[in-house]
Amino acid sequence: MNYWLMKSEPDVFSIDDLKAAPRRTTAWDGVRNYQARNFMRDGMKRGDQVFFYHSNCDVPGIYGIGRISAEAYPDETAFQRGHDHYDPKSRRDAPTWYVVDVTFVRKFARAVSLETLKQHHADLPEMLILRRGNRLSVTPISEHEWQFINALT
DNA sequence: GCCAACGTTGGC
DNA sequence: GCCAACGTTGGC
Repeated sequence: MNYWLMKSEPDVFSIDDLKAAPRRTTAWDGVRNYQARNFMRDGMKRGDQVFFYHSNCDVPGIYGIGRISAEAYPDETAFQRGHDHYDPKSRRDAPTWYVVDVTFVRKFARAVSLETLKQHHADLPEMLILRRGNRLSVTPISEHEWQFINALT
């Protein structure tokens, strides 16, 4: 099993929205970065666990956990003319962009804020989210990082 | 709202 | 292939 971190702006889609979604599951659409897509399409397997990160908000950080409930399939929003995420270069016979399904597992009693993660930088030296200027919305998480951060909650 | 960092685009 | 211009991300 692998571990991941996925960012979402809570004003757009929060962990509470995931919990409230039908079957507590959503298609993680709108990823339009090749590196992030490759992690989703080539790396994510059913059962992988995911830190749900809130970005662009008052207290950025990890708010809970989800799991991958369906492996990659084409992102329908890329085919929809007029959609915010429409991309004419993605075609049904040769999709450029993919989604995975993410299912709610639990919300942390207390979020692990970015500030807290930074305070533990020495214990999380490889963590991509702590790298200066890193904007990737999907990043791998090591077993050590997964255990360490869970122990903070 | 600001702005640094980054990815993409397109002219050459 | 280079690189300036541009758009986006996301912390602050």
